[in-house]
Amino acid sequence: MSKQFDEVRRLNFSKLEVETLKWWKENNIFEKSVSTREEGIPFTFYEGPPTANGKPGIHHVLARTVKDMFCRYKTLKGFRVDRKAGWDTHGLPVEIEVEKELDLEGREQVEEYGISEYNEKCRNSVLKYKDLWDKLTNRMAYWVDLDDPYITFDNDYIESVWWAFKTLHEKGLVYKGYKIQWYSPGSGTVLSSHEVAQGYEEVQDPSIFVKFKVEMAEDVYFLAWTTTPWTIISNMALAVNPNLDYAKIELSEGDRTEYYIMAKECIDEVIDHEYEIVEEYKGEELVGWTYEPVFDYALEEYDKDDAWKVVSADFVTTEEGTGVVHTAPAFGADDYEMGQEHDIPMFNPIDQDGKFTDQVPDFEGQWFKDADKEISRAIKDKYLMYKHETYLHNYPHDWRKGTPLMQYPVESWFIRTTDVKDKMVDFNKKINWKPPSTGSGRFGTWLENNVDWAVSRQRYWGTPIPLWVSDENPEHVEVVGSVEELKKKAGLPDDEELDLHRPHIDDITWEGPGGGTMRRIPDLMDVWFDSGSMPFAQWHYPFENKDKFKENFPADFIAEGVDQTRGWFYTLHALGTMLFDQPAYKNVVSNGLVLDEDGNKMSKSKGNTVEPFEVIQEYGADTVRWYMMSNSSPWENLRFSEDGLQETQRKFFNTIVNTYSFFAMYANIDGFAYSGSQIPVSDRVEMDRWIISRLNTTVKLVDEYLDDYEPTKTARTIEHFVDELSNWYVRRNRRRFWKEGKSLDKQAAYQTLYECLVDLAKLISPIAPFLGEWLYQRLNEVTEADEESVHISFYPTVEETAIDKQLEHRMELARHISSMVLSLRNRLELNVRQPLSRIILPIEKEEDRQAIESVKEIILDEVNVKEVQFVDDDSGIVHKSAKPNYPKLGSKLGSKMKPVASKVAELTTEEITEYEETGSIELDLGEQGIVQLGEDSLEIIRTGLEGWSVETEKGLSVALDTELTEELIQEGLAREFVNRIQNMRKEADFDVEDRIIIGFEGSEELEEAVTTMKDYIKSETLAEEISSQKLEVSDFVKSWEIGNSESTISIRRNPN
RNA sequence: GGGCUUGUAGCUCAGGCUGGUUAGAGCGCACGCCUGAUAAGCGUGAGGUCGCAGGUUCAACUCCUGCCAAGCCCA
Repeated sequence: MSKQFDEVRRLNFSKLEVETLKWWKENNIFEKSVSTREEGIPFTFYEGPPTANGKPGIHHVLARTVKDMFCRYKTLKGFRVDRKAGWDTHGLPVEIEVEKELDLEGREQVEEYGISEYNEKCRNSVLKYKDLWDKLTNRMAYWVDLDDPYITFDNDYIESVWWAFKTLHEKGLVYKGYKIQWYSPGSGTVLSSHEVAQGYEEVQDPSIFVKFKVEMAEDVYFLAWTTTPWTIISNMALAVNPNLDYAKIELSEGDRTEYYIMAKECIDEVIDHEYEIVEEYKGEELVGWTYEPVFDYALEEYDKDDAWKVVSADFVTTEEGTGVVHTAPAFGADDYEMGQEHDIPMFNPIDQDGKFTDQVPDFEGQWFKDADKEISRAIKDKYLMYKHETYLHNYPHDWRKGTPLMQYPVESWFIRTTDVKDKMVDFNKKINWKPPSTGSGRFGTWLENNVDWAVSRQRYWGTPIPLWVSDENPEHVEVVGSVEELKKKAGLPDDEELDLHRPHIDDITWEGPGGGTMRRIPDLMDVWFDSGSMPFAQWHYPFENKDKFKENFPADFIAEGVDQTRGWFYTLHALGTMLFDQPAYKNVVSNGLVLDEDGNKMSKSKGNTVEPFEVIQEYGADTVRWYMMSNSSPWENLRFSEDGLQETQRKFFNTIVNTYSFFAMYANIDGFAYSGSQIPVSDRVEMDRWIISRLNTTVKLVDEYLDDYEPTKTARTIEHFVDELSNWYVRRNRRRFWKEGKSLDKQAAYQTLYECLVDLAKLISPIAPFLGEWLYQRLNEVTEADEESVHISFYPTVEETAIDKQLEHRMELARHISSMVLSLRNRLELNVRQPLSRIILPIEKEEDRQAIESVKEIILDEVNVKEVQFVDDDSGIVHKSAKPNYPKLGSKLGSKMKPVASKVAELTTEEITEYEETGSIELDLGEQGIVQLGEDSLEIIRTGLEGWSVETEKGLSVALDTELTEELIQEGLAREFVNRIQNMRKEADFDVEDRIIIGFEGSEELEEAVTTMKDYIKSETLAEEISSQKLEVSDFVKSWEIGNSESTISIRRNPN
């Protein structure tokens, strides 16, 4: 006897998964899935490194499912998919955690604590939850090589990053400049945007309108607005929008007359006095005008010619202020940029503590914010204040100290990405973005508006910038590109072990060329530089693995959250472009957020987070994975709901399991093990050919969708197939499986279902690796026809010849007609056990008739009707109605479309028949004349049938003959009888194969029916004998109502 | 404030690029059916001013403009 298929009722998915994990591990399936593809073409995937100092959340399951499924798919397609895990270990978030832990506030305290110890804490903290992450990775079946991950704090990694930095420097892309940042003079530190965002408070600030006297003109002023009077001291320019309308207005008070220039639109809002417009300008006409500085402190440092002129800026609007914008390059990011653009210097008389320096003797020592009042007074005293109000707005403050922040110029190192902007834009067009809008929109616009990359950070835990400067001659800079180079420069022994982090690296110095000492600048690299370097740094390129890198650059595929657009996606792209003159990846999937059931963002404070381990434990990882992929595209936000998980499990997973168990049960009875030769598909029945066609269509579609990185279309296409397989193919074919004997037809049925199930296992395996494996194993362990695991098997090949679109269409027709008949039965309260004589279809076209003819048996069986009858139009019972062919007629008829439509709706059956015969018809529209319609103008629908119950849908009508003959009634009764017996067999717990003997007492009518239908009943119920009296010895007796009378049935199991 | 995305049935989502006249599916709900897949399965029905307001057009869920709401990134 051959091996038996494992018969299961219900699966405990979670338990199954844990067992599968064990089996994978024991048999090295992951390793084999790569090693068996040794000769295959590499498919390169880059893992965006997570930071392991926070716990993994449910959104990571989403992101990793996307990553995993495409890697598994490509493996099935024969590619070799190496996947190295990675850890992002540097950066501010790590430091913030450690500061919290150590209860440190600000730089001073950190330095007091000691950078060495502090960084040691960071190093230990950063992989705090690594075990938990590894556990999740493993449990959810995300296959990456966890044994050999890249870690950004490793010396090797850092060395590669240094190499990159040096290369950029050699290409002339590195320079020093200023970056205007939110700075807290209260704690003496630059704040990250995250910290800034935490400190917004509503405050009342001064709002002043200052007059800037135009040079070489009497009593003419530009009027500008600011809420930070202290920055007026550093005013170096005024900005106007070249496209706006400006006006010079005249104001008189007493004997004094003044002229103000401002945007026309702002005048009424700002000016409280009577005025008169005396001249108008376009903004561009004002550009280049010069004016007198309000304060002359800056003149100590700069010539009058260097600044104090009107410049043009597109961002100037008339929504606030005057349309003339006060510009202080030292204290605003826009201002600084404008200064750069127009070569206007900045004047920064404020020290790191937020106090005025001796560059401004009158306010020296004053806290910048406190100086607002006195500076305003000084402006007033100069008669340069038009008006002074207050203004309520949100202004950022130090989130710890509560002191106001200021925009402050910080010395920074930049990478001139603007030099390669065009190339980056160009390369971006070669990348396949999912969704495309993120690539063209969010990422594309970001590239178009590219500014140089400020890579330096004034922090402690990160990759030190390998840049040494001479303390004698700051112009002399040396960039170090490797450890070896560093040792050589500093005269260190070759075998000395170095820690490349601060503070150790800062101790390494050497003598500069013209005397002086070369010291490292204290700055660290932006952590994004770290992660963007992973394509080469993960291989310690170029110091090792040159081939490995070349083979794996660029990536075929990456996937991360959409929030990485300006993060990882960008730095990979920028570094790829600058270092290797190539885009760093070819396909990128950006996934959205995981929200809670109500569409709110998940956050710890709201308490609406979903614990990934819990849901996986409860529903199984596959369920979570499948649900996430099928519910909505990963780039949409996902509303995570447990109901959705349940539905996925019930609707999809259980259906698959059920279909398999159905197969297993009968295959075991018949000893089917696919040992015989394959029956050619063309020799199988219509139903088999149909599902095989559907299978191949599905395989083809899924292949296309996966190739196009469309997880949701993939999942839904498979779901649709599973529904068809279970709810149509299996349901309609059950009889073929339990029929006695071992006919060829039965073999064909087994083979067909087996083939569908094996391919299905492969199709689902990228998304549901466990269930795919389970199904595959259950089948393959009996037939032993394929590889050891589904994950090292190969994706099904499409048999184009097996795809028969006509057949698929016919079957759809069959399902459609069946559905209409069932709807009729439902309405007429004629249950399906009662056979009816015929359905009537008003179909004229011969090819349509033939199509239905070929699926006739399926329809008749499904709806329990004896015959299909087609009726001709001339039968006199067919009603027709017509609908205009809108797309064709609309463009021709234009405004006559509407009256034509209503005329067409009124056409009689006769008129339509005439049109069908002649191919043309005239419609009288009255005043609008007569319209002639030619062929293809109307769509004809055969609707009603005189005297019958009719159902019409999608242009198809069906009538049902409800007349009952004696024969039909008897057959109905027999069916009722069979139904009762089957229920009793089950209730008595008989085995499916048990033979029985039936005895019954009932009405004469029933007796007659049973006698007539004896053979039918016997074969349906596996009865050896039926007698119209109670059995003397029986296993089970029960009374029923059959038809309208009472009947008592007894059954007994026959020992043979 | 800017860029981008989203808004269709009670819920989760298709459709929309290329406008065409009963706007689809699943879940849930109601009713019914089936029963040798049975702690499954099938059918039918109710349920929608396609976010709002204009515009283009013979015709708009679809195209255009504006607005509202939610979200992400940035300022």
